[in-house]
Amino acid sequence: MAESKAALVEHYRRDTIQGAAQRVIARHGLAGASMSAIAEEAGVAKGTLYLYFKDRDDLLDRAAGRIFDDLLHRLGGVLAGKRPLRESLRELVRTKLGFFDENQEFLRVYVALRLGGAEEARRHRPRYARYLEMLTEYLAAAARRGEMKAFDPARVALFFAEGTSAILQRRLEETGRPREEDVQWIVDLLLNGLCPGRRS
Amino acid sequence: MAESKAALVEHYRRDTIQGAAQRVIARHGLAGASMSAIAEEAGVAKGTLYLYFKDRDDLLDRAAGRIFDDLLHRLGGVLAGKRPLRESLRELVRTKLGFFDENQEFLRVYVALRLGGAEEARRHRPRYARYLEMLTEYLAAAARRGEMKAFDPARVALFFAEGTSAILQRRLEETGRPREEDVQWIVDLLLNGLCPGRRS
Amino acid sequence: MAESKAALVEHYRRDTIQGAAQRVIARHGLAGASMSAIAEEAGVAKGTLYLYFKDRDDLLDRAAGRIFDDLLHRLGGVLAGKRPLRESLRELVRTKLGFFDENQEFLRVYVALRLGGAEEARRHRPRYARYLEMLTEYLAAAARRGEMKAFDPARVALFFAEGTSAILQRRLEETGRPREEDVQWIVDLLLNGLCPGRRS
Amino acid sequence: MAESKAALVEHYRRDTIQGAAQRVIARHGLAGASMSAIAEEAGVAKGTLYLYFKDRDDLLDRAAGRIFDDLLHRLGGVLAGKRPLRESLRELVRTKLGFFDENQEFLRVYVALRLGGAEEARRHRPRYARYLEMLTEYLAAAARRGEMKAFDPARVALFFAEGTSAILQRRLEETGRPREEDVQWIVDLLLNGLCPGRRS
DNA sequence: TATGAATGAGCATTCATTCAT
DNA sequence: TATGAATGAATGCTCATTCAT
Repeated sequence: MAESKAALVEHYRRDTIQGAAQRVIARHGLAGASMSAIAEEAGVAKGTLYLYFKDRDDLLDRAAGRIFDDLLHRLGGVLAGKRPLRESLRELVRTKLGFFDENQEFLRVYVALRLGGAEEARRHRPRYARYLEMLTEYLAAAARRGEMKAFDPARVALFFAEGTSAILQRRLEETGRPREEDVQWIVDLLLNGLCPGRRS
Repeated sequence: MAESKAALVEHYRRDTIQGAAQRVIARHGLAGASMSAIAEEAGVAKGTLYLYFKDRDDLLDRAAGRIFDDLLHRLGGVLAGKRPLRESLRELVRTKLGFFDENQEFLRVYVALRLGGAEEARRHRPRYARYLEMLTEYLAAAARRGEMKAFDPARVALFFAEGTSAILQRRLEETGRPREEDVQWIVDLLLNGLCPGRRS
Repeated sequence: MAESKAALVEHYRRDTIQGAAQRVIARHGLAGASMSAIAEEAGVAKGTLYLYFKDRDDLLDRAAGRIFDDLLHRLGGVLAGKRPLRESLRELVRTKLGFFDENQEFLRVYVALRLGGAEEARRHRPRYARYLEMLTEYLAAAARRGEMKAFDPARVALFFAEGTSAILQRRLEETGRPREEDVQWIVDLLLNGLCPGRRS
Repeated sequence: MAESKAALVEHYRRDTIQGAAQRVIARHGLAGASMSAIAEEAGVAKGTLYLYFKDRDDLLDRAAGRIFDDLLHRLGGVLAGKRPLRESLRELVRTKLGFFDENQEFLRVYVALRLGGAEEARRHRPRYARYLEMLTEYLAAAARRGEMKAFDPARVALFFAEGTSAILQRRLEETGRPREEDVQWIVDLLLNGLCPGRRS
């Protein structure tokens, strides 16, 4: 149990530092997140960072990854629901928008990542890819159920994910925009398209 | 005409350097594009860069800007055609995909820019914003003509632009994917949505 | 007292670096004093300089300022003595000459400053001006007491200060010249002039 | 005679460039006088400078030297007059002050030199030394004639020269100060000292 | 002879990383 | 375990100098 206590402390420290890193990334972007700033934000010495993380890349990677993991977990839950396409999509968009509306700071991290330097972006591709895979699989199933046309589900997933993220990011610059409004038109657009004369 | 020759050389040099800058940006991202690396890539001395560009910002801006300007010009031409929505969208996607299929290196720069560090991204936002404005205006007109539902055209423009860019980027990793195929489903998705039972 | 130890080390480091800076200034002049050279002279890395001084200006200012401040303090003490003109002048010259005889390295810095680049010189003018003001004020008082002719005291102060500094500088190139000898003739020249037939 | 013509052109060019250098030195100080600026001021290309001068040091040296040579020549003329001490000193100060009052730009060069970086200053010492030697010799003669007390003439010369130059420099910052006024008090101070009750 | 584009060593400054305490 | 002073490689930029024209 002494082990366990030490592990707990270790875990707590890592958490503290990752949180600090996220806030610094949110404020200054990935490239601008210096180890000094993170250490100060975490209230520890610069050297301490290297006790818990191999180097700057490692720390930033893990800090950035947490956000993806969390989001992924929630979205995975939605997709696992196996509900009809319209419901699932609606819930998916609602969850994604809600996730960031709840915590704008997280959105800034997410955006910093989406927009992060080419190098960093590449490193997080796997995580993002997993999300796309889940979405793709769901869409494929929907297509098999006849709820969706025979589009390439991987491509639709990508188109949808990026389009939604763009809206997400736009919402960051506005304030007070009702979330449900965006949920509605995105789903409507996706399901019925721009052409008039189709029921939502 | 002696003037003209000097001007030609000057233009050629600027081009060489901007090209080198684009390649470095493509490889290392905007933030990682150092003057040393660009000079080496261009096969000139560091100091030479400053004969043709005021400073790093200037060089990167112009190198990055070229791609936007060119693309913008082409897309602007399509939108100015005032053709029906379906035709315009099809041509728009076709032009955008074609633009980058023709020159994959440019796509890499474009992606590096879309994903560029927060700071740099901000600088190019105006250029991107202009594109979105043009697209927004076109969609608004289409809505007035009754060709499009009463979605917020600015939001649809953003969703469409980013969704398409994502596909663009994906195409970079594949090879030999027929362009027209992507053009078709994107337009179909956009106009008619995912739900089956609608004519394309 | 743990505090005190850190402060002591800090103070020692600053001192070491300022000393190194003074030696480099003495050798290469203000304009020629590069941070690299100072770091090497101080036996620390370049980066270390920036732990103790904001930037080059800050370091050079403080290194240069020390010498003025010290000298000023001593000369101020002499002038505050309010003794008769002859005594004060004698003590003034004696102090000034003594100050530099004691520490020739300081003299070299002082000279480098007097001869410093236009820009740098300007920065230290205020300090030098304060010294001249003190001297001017003293001479004005002497004039009011009838101990001095109605010369413009500011001009006499300047003439005297620069003339003396020139002698100072000359002494640097000689060795073993008795200080008192220079003190005597300078004061005699100043009080009674070159013309013979006047008592010293 | 073809030779002579070439030599004339050569001489003219050197002159043009030296003049330009003097003006740039006057404006930006010795350290701030860049080859680019001098070339532009002279209306020639940078490369041309190197046809007439070995390097930057050479050009700056010679440009700076001219001013000394000119002044020296004039002061030498005064001292060669072999007039009584009072007259000679008066004329000396008058000439020196006049020389610079006539051409303030020259004064700025002179000051830039007096205050020039340690390295540059050292290089002009010989020229300055020659002036001091002339003055010293004159004072020694005056002493032998009984017109001056037995001060070390070299030291008096130095003290006098630097004191006067300081006044010179101060005059640069004022305007409209009558020259003769400064001539009078300097000579009076030098000959009769500060103590009251002595005839001027 | 004259040019000025090109060079690259040098500068001040920053910051990820190390290590003696 | 935690510290933070110290490091030095790397950055953007300047400018004296060279050399093909």
